[in-house]
Parts: sequence; structure tokens; C-alpha cells
Amino acid sequence: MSPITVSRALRNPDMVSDELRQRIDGAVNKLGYVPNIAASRLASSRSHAIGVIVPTLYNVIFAEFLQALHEVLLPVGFQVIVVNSRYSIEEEENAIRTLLGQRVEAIVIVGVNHSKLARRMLIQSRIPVVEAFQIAPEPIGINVGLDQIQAGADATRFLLGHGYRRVGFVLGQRDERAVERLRGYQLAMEEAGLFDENLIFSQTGTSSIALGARVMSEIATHAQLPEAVFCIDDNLALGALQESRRIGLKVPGDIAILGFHDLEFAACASPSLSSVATQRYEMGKLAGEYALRLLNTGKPGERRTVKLDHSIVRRQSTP
Amino acid sequence: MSPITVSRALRNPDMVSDELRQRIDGAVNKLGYVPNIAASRLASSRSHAIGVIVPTLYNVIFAEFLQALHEVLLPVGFQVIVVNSRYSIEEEENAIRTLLGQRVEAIVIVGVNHSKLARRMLIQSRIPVVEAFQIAPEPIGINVGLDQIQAGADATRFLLGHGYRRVGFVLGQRDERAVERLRGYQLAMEEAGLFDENLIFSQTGTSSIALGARVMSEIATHAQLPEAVFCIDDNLALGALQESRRIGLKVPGDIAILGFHDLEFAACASPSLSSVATQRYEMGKLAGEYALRLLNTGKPGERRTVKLDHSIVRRQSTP
DNA sequence: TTGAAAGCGCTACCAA
DNA sequence: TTGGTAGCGCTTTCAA
Repeated sequence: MSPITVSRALRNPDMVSDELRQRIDGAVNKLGYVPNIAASRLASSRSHAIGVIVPTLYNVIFAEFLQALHEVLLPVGFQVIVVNSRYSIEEEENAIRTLLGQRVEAIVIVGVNHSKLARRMLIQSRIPVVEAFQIAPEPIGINVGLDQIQAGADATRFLLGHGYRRVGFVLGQRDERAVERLRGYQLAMEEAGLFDENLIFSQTGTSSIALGARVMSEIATHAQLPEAVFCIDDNLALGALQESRRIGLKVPGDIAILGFHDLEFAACASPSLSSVATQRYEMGKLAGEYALRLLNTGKPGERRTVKLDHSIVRRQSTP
Repeated sequence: MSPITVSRALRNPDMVSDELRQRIDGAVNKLGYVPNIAASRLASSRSHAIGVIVPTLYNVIFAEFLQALHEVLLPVGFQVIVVNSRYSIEEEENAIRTLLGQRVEAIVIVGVNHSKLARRMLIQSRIPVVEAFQIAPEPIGINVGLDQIQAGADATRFLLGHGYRRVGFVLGQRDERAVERLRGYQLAMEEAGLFDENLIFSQTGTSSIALGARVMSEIATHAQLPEAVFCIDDNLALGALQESRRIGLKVPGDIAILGFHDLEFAACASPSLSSVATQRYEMGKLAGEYALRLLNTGKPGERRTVKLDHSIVRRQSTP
């Protein structure tokens, strides 16, 4: 029989008669035949692949985001190609080049700040582009994110609302999202006439429980302890919480602690951790769904911004 | 000029004269030309890609493993294709099929238990295969792992060595590695004449801080508290630690807690967490290096087992 | 250093 | 339902 019949039997079994299909299946199993996807992609000029760029795999929020994308895209026959930009705008540019070289049919990217060239490549590619996690001032295509500035300001106002005046901000590396939350913090503090650069506590390094403990240890040696700290994420917050207890500070009596993202462990910390809840899974789901929709409607350039809610979950680490 | 000159200029710039190279670079930039990798792979029958199968991205140990693989493989021009099997042997089989379809030049896979067909596909593919994280009774090719049974037994004996008799075992889902550590625990307990099924505490679900807290909460309502617990990993251990403190149990006075993997936060928990240190990064590095070596020597079928050490890090949560 | 010809393994298109 | 033909966009091989 002809190659094309085999091709059909494998991709679309009911286009082929029962008998042939069975013979083909038999031969495939016996020979251990595996179709060459590169040839298929070249011939059909369809890759059935979607690229995703995340800054790291060490943070569970991106694992959740990716999980949602997988759950939306795999069942409809797309491969998800994950590339890690390691928080570097240059590596992001390379990642985009790699993905476009693979002729991915859409790109989902965490973040909204790209290099000039990266942005141009994304636009010129004429494939659906979804920017996620933040709100883009000038989205390339679809933008599914949360308003990080607003969230940072809300968190800060929540603490200020308890009458605290010396509210600190704790962070590790200043990636895009950290910077936006910091800006929100600064806005809220300035609004209250309480902004003071000395209340910003940071150490370089990716955000982790250990880093949170280190920063809190440094804060504790500071002349005047802040009354409350807003930590850039729950990892830092948990580390800060543990260190506070270790050195004998009461939480929230001596210092109140507020985290961000409401990770699974926040509820079971002791004291339990107040946090700003965000929707990473939902964001991944929407990102995947929008990519698919644009692919189906053939409107790769459509622009749209979807803003996801955040909310403050009040637990024991704040009043 | 001819296409082949362009191809050369892009892959191997110094095979082409300066003048042509500059003209080509200019055109590439102006047109936004991106080479089609599928065509390249088809023509050269080289994918420059290596496949990695991990059970989940939620656990940082696999992120560390992947990071090492990336650091070894990207600089020498390989793409790393990561697929997630979600702890399912069927999904692992599909992942292998996908990767072979992409003509990856080697496969690195976490775990040693595969379906019959998966094993056959891996062998028939005639590409280097690296099984990682465990010691395989019958390795397919290279095996870089740690002796999980031994580690489980060592951890248990460490606790028994302090005179404890009621040493419990805490775990979530029973994946391959969990089962091996459990076997080690059972061996050590039987050896001491102390094995008792009622000392195994588990709840279904992926291992997390929250799950650890839930299991400990259940243990506490148990008639007789174990004197010590060995937790399948540090996430469970930290959850157990926090819950113990929350309900007023002294650690290690009322109950000693030992974790596994020595994650970054173990040292800064309060009390700090004793744990079994393992080398995930080193494992990824070796896995990548062996894959490369076999690729270069052209001996895809070479067998070899590399056993990585583990060690017990004693901190405050155990005597 | 450059180029011409052929072909990688599939699938689209049209025909039977 | 099946097959023939052509071609996807590169790289290999050999020649100039």
C-alpha cells in the first residue's frame, strides 16, 4: 500500500478501511515505527506546538501556570514547549528565537517587558501572543494578568488600615513583578505621607524561605523594627515568620507579616500567614484558551486585556 | 547568492567570506528571517535535542535536576525538551513516544519502573538513555541515582540509634521513590524487631507542607504518639513541624522529626529541621554529561550505574 | 570559498 | 476509500 494511506491511518484512522488499518497497526507495532515529527511539520507547515516562556521553574506559581496550560492544550493535540528565561531579557530573546524557529503556533510569555528585538520578532511572527502575570501598558496581543501595582498598593493599605505607620517592604531580586508591587507599595505609602526608603529591605537572590529568614534577621538588627512588613511573596513571608519566632518576636504583636500569592502552605503556618491571593491556575487556563481561540478564528493580532482579581486573605500573622 | 551559502553563513560563519556574511546578516535582520528547525532536522537527521521526563514540576527537586541538565546541555548546542509524566506510567509511555517522534538524541528519565512497551521503545530507539534518581535493578543504559532503600534504612536507623522504639513513617502518595524509602524504613524497623504497620501514616496527595500538617494533625489525634517520625520529604516534615508546634507538641522533646532531601528551608525552620541530604543538582549534571559522552563516543547502549551519596544532616528537630 | 543537485520523511492536492 | 505527484525548507555530497 502507499505511504499516504499509512499517514492517514495513523492520523485519522476512520478515513481508512478496517482491514488496512489493522494491517498498518500490526506493522507499526512489529517494526516499532515512530513517525518523524520534523517531516510532518515541514510537510504540513503545522507544528501543533505552543511555546511558553517562564522566568524560572523554581517557583511553584509558574508550575501552576504551566499545569493549567498543559491541561488546556494537550487534550486538543498541542505540544507545549517550555523555555526558561532565567529572569534575563537576553535569554528571553533567545527563547523567542528558538520557539519561532520551531514554528510554534502561539507564544505565551510571562512578563510584559521585552527587548526591542524580542517585541519586534513577536509582532512580525504573526502568531497569537499572550503576555501573562502583569498588565501590559502596550500589549502585543492578548494580555492575561493581574494588576501588580494595584495589588501592592492594596496590600500596603491593608496594613496601613490597621494603624501601622512604619510598614516595611521585603523583597529579593527586583524582577518585573517585584518592581511593580514595590511601586504599588510606594504609592500607598506616599499617599499616607509615610514613605521612607529605609523601610525597603532586600537582599539579592531568588525569593525563598531561606532568603526571607536572612532578610528578617537583618531587619531585627536594625535600630527600629517596622511594625509590619509586606513580603513580596509567601516564601519570603514564611522565612520572615520563622525567623521572627526564632528570635523571640511575636507575630503579629511585635511585627505583622503579610505575604503574596497565598501559596498552599500559608494557611498551615503557625501563626497562619495572611496573604494576597492570586489566580495563577486561572491565568494559565485563560492564556491557553485565548491562544486556542485566536488560532481557531485566525485573528492572531487581536488585542485584549483580561485582568484577574486578587484579594487579601486575612489570617493570624496580621491583626 | 545560493541558499547553501546562507545556510553556511548562519551555522558556521567563518566558512563564508566577510563580505557575503555581512550581506546575509543584514538581510536576515531586515527580513526577520528565522530558519525552520523542522527542515533542518529533517535534512540533517539531527535534532540537537535531548528529552527529559520528570514526574512533576511542583517539586523543587526536579527543578534543580532540570536546571543542571540545562546548564550542561544548552552551552553545547542542545535543546532540552521537558515532558511531565504526572507520576503516571501511561503518560510516561506517551512522553517517550512524543520524544522519539521528535528524534531526540538522548532521553533522560526520572525513575526506573516503566511499562513494558516504554522499556522496549527506549531500547529499540538505540539512543542513549539515562535513568535517574533511583538505582535500577536492570538499567536500560546509564543509571545515575541514589540508593533510596538504603537512604530510607539509614534515616530510620539514625532515629532508632537515639533509643526511639516507636518510629513512624509519614508519606503522601506512594510513587516509586516513596515506596523504596518506605521499604528501607521497613527493613530497618524489622531488623530492630519494631516494625508495626500502624506506624505508617499517609494521606493521598502530592507531598506538600500543607499535607504534612494534615497528616501530623491526624497523628496527634492517635491514641499513642510516635516518639519520632521520618517524613518522606522536607515539605511533609516542615508541615509536620509547624502543626506539632501549633498544637503544643515540643520538637524534638515530644516528637522528633526527620525530613528528606535537605531542601533550602530545612536549615532555617524553627527548630531547624534534620534531614537526609541528597544531590539533585549533581545528579542532573552527571545525567547530562553521560548523555553527551555517549553521544560523542557513539556507544548508546553502554551500561553503567553511578550511585550518589546521601548523608544525614543533624539539626534541632532530632536529638 | 561558492554552488548545483538530490533528498530527508512526511502531507496537500488532485485524481481514480 | 485509495494512490500518484509534488513539494515543504533545509543540508549533504560532490564539483568548480
